[in-house]
Amino acid sequence: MNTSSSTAPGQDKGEARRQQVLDAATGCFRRDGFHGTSIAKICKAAGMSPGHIYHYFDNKEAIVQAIAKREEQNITELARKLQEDESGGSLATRVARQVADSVDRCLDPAYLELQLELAAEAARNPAIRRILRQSDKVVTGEFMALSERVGLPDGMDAAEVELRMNMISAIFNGVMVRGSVGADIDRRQVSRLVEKLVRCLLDDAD
Amino acid sequence: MNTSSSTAPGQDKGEARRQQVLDAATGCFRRDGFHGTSIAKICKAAGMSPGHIYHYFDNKEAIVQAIAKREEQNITELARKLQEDESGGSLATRVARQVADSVDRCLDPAYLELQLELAAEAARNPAIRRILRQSDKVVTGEFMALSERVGLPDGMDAAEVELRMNMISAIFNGVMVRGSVGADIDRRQVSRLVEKLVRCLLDDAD
Amino acid sequence: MNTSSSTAPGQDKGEARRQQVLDAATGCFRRDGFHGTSIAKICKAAGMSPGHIYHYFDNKEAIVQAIAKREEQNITELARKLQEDESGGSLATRVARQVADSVDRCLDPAYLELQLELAAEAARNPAIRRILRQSDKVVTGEFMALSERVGLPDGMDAAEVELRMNMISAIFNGVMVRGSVGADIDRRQVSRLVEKLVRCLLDDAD
Amino acid sequence: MNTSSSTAPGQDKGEARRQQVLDAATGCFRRDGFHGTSIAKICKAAGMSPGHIYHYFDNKEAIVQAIAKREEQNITELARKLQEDESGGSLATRVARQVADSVDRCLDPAYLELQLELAAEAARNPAIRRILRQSDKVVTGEFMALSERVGLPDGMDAAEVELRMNMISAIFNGVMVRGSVGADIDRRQVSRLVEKLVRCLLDDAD
DNA sequence: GATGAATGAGTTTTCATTCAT
DNA sequence: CATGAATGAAAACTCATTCAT
Repeated sequence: MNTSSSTAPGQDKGEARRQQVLDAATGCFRRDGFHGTSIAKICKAAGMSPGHIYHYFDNKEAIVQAIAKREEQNITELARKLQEDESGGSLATRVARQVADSVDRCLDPAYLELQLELAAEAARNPAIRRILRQSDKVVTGEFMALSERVGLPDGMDAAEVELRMNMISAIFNGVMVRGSVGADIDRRQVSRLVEKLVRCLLDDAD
Repeated sequence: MNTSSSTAPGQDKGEARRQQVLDAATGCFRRDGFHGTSIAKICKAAGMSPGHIYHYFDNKEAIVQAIAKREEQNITELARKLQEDESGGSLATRVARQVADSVDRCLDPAYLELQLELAAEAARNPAIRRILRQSDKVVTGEFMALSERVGLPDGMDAAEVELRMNMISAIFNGVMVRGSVGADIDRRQVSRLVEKLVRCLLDDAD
Repeated sequence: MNTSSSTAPGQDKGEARRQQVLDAATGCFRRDGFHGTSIAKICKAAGMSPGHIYHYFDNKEAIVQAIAKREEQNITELARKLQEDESGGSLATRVARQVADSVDRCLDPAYLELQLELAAEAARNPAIRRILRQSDKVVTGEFMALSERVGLPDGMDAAEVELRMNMISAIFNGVMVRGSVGADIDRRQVSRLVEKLVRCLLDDAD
Repeated sequence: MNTSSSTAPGQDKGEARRQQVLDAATGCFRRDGFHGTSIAKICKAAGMSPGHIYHYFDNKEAIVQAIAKREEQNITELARKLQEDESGGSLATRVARQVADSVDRCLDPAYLELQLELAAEAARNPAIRRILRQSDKVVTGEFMALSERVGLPDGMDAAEVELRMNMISAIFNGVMVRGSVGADIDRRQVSRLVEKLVRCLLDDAD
């Protein structure tokens, strides 16, 4: 993973430490939320002293922001998977192929708890909102690049495709919320309906 | 001093005080989240001493729960509006008729901020989760009652309709999340697409 | 006890209320100590509102003092029992006859908990100390009156008898402390030894 | 780094801090009792911030318990003094030799105030009761060891000696209580009588 | 006499953050 | 780089007491 250990030995170790903190904090935030997680808990989870953590992060907020940024990469990775999918087909077909996996992810507590925490935080914390919006833009960009590569659906212009892509994002977000509130959710049934909606949005121009 | 005391002299005043606390707390929670809101803030907002607030609520959690319960009434009201709609039409038509209003509501910061806070809390607070699920059940019940009254869509049984209703709920939830993160959202366009999805789910059995 | 109920109707009711508070408070103090007992608890136990309790007592301290005073009567009653004992015998014999009962009382949690609480409070609260000393004086007075009536033990003057009486009190107090700390205490064995000590103190002048 | 750290570098300082808190708290408890002493008072007395005190003790109760445990060492020291007394003599003689010192100690306000507070607390706080009982067991053990070494008094078995030892403890406890309540106590006279009682208990088998 | 709503200072405890080592 | 002792403001909650009714 780290080929340049000889060139920048200290920086790499520092980065590793940062990630160590972020990993620990992510786990804590998941379990207890941002406000339910004290620096002390993160210290224990990361096996690091508070003083040392403050060497890498200005304050708790900075840790939250770093985690929000890291999630971005997570999401763009998904977009890239879509790009790299070589099985071919129309835009609708390609997106539909990812639905089951994405639904699974949206219903995974470990994912959903952090995402909801972030969304709620974004609703009132401008810094977090800005970060999440940036992620959003990146993802939308990837999607639009894909749609241009495989061809816009019949009868839609780029703006319309973007709107519909956003609606698809919304649907996944909605599945996530239901995952937190809903009791017994049948993943297969949800995937089936989401797939249907994706086709409806991307195959049917009117 | 009090002409309407005939019904319930002291109890009414007590209930009014409770609502006063709940109103104040709702505002605070919206702005700062549950965990960012101290009892002291609520006191100031409600113009009431901490001791007095604790006279009406056992603890902070009880305030959160009371607010979650109050939201239920908010939501079931919507379901009832659907039931009372006398303009007729199929299930899809009736639901579609409410879409614009519902989208508006989902994008209203005052609504969305609290709902996201509740959803995030539900992800790790079982008591809140239980309350939200209860609301959910009530709403689903209303919807199913309506669908039986106006007739199930062709080719679907009650279970399938329930699944699709839940998906519609998810879509609204998703719109809400986008509302918190997304920058510039065109309500009209969103409504148009949601309406399309509603018709797709309730008119098209396959 | 109260023959003039017709002359002072309100005062009697007031006195009854006072006793009602004192009874309730005694129970609470026993269970939770003075400082672990809130006025609210006493209110609930007495079935009376805080405002009303403050009508009868200036403050919490006044309740504690009233209870301390009431205990005095409890103790002097014992002294009187000793006075009224018509079975005859020397001072030692008469006192020894009460030992078993007194030991039982000292080991009764309901008695001991309150007494220890009072003793601890007396150690730092001068008002309580004064009250307890007053009780002490009364009891000592009764004892001395008795000893003069039945005759001082051979070879002792009044001062010496008083010293020894105080030592007997100390022994009972000590049994009480052991009752609070000690695990398994055999009342019969304790009574036997206390009786022996009483005889040693009152029969043996050297 | 630290030349005097040869034995235990940071641990010693930590232990010193703990003792500093315990010393400060002991003073406060003596003056105001456990429940009349706030953490804030202890902070001021110890010259330490609340956060720091909680670094060493989980909560206020833990401080009380630590003090109760520390008293044990105080008491067992006395028992050991008895063991180490090389002046010889029977059990009664040896114990009698310590009476004056012990009475002095029991009448020392600094000692008595804390002991009574502990006894009162033990009456309703099981954790404290357990600690005090443990101290008791240790002391009894020392006494019994001594009595076996110097020989059981004529006509008594070990069980009887133990009972009488407990009674002697009770007498000292009783002196302590009188010390808190009683006004003018003549230490010399008290010692004389206690000595007489000790001889009565340990020299006279019947 | 009697209630209980109302207060606000006080309680224990937590926590983000700093700093000497 | 790394520690963890130390801080002090703020959190949730309690409670003796008052007062309008």
